[in-house]
Amino acid sequence: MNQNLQYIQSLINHINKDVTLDEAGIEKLSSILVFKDLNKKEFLIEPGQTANTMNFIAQGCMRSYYLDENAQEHTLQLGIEEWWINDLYSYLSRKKSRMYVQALEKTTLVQLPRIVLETLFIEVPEISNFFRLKIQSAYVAVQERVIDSMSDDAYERYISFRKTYRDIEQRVPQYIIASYLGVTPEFLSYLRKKHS
Amino acid sequence: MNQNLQYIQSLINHINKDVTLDEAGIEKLSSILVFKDLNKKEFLIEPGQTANTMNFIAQGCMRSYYLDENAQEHTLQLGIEEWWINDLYSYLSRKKSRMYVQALEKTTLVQLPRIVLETLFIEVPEISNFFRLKIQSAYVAVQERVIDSMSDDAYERYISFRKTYRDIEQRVPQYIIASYLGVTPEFLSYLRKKHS
DNA sequence: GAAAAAACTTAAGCTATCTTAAGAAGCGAA
DNA sequence: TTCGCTTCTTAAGATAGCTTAAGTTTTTTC
Repeated sequence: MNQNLQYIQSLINHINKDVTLDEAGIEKLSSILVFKDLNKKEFLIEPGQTANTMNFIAQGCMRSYYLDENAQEHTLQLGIEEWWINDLYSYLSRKKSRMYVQALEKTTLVQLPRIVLETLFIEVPEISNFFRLKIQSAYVAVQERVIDSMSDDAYERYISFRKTYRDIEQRVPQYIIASYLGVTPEFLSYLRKKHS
Repeated sequence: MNQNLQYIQSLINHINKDVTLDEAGIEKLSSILVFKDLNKKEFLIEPGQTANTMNFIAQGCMRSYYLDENAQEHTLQLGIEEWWINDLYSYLSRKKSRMYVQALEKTTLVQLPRIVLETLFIEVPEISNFFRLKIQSAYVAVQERVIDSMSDDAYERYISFRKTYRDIEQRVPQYIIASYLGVTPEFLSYLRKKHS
């Protein structure tokens, strides 16, 4: 039983939720995929590197975060199976990343290298459409976060985090959730107790 | 002297900073432009409407904002001459906007309606590239804002606002700047005094 | 399965920011 | 030029969220 074939199938199903790939498209897509395994705590990207793949999580759990001037961690993105993870800024602008992209569990990624992906966009426009939609929803998600950070207090943000990341909450340490919400771990602990 | 010709020229110069338009491209672009005048405080978009143009500010000053559950205003974007203003979420997703997009001064916009713009993308790929770059930098700007809101206190955000919006700061009331920074007008006033 | 490391909780004291309220200043329209 | 409306300031009291520090629980490693 080839595990990788299952991962490819999972990627194709995922893409087919938004666009319709024909057999030829599936064939071409499959031919460019790269598999990458990461151990727990291993980094996919570190500051100074440039993101040059799109990364689909086939198995495992990842996050992206950065360190501020006081060496505080701030988590920007979390993902598990069938989510995408990247420093989209670095990937799109081709500039060096300021982020860490890290595995929180033993993880397998299905990667699409930018150079071949861009050729594929011409041959299989559905795939181009798919990624346009993805980038659009990345924009929407990050704008949503700006809005929430201005309208909601920490507890409200925690509740809406639990809605958005229902399946992820159980799999990541609480101090990472705190660093996503923009509060200290102590304060998140306090909030959970207060409202329980 | 045709004022509108000047505005078209300004748009073309602006686009030419990022891509190279040939004569035919300029011609085609010019043919789809629509001019729109707004009085001070007039709305371009209100909640429930759908954004279906890209809007280049030829003259004047605009902002986008939304109201939270407590009817507090939160400013998301500000712009003056040669900036773009929109609810990009609504424009891209074609869903109803939750935003107000409003003129802060008497303003003239040069508008590019989505339907003809998308046809133009096929005929003049440079224009498609230009807007891809714009959407990319919109993403980067919003992500920057998430990062700043987590790393910086209100005074640091105010300082970096003044850098980013140097020419805009003088033209908009302070309570709008406060609503952009995510603080009360009283607190911004206090910060300005304290550090002066 | 014990020891070490990582994550979580609790609590006290502190700081940033908000709320409310009132007055001052600036600006636009008649 | 004045009146009315909008914006800005000041200040006192309240609250959300932070810091530090210590102790507890859970997870990882050998």
